[in-house]
Amino acid sequence: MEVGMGRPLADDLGFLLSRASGQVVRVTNAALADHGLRVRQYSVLALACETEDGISQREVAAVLGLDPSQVVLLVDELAAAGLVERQAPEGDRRTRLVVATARGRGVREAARQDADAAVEGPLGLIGEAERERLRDVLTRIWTAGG
Amino acid sequence: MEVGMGRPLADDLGFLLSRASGQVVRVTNAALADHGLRVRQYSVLALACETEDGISQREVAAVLGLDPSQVVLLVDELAAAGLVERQAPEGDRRTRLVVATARGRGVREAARQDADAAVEGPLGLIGEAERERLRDVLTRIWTAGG
DNA sequence: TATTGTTATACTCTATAACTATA
DNA sequence: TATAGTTATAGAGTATAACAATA
Repeated sequence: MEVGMGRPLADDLGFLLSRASGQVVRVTNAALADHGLRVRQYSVLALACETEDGISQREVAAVLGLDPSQVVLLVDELAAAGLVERQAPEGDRRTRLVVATARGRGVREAARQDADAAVEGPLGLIGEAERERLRDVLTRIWTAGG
Repeated sequence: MEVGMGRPLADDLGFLLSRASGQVVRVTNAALADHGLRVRQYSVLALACETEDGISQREVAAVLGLDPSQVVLLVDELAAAGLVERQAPEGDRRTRLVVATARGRGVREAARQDADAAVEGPLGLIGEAERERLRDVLTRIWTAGG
């Protein structure tokens, strides 16, 4: 009975996922450098820009899949650059809302354009229908959790 | 003229890719810890196991998307654990072939089983046909390059 | 007691440059 | 001159634990 090699690494979804992710993050970081951002900071800024009144650091951590202690440092940097502000909400004084400044919103849009353009390197050959399926699958993977 | 928010971060393929990747890498690392491995070491070992005569460090770097200098350290660790050996090929004395030991091949198979089981947490809801499509898309993203 | 944010620390991963030995 | 491997270093990302303020 022949003993095969088993499924090769090139068919391992975990491997393919992390390799493609590394690729995309790499080109995105290069594009964001012109705006003084990296993907993690950019993601926090993007979330802050999606609401008028701000988003709590805890929510940011949950959406991005980061530890809350990491979010503190990311918000510190964005705040130092004048792209977001920490504000206190009405009811709960434990919470700090991350609110995008006008300048932050401008930077987010400019950065988005450059990031989108850069990512067309790796994603250029993928059609829109396929991208939509990819979004769906990746969202379900995230939702399923660990 | 209404100024919208633009496409939200949750629809950004780069973001979704890195978040799902982080998720899968996290659970895989946890599973590999029982075997004294992490994903990067495991990937190098897996490649070495796919050939009888070994694979050059340069090839490993190219396939995994790592810098050759990182591969040196990964191979150092695997060799110290007795899972691979560096061997000199016939013709070119610059090249070092990474060859899996018998023990390395055993560990690779045991680790594969635990890693595959662990990754069913995030991937459990994805059917086989969809996984195949996902493999195809992720491979094309990699091939397209930066 | 539980939750939000914060500080601190250690470890892993990534990026770069410079060097050697062979070709 | 070019290629494979190696060494070294700095910076970014990840994982934990402990703590203060508030609920």
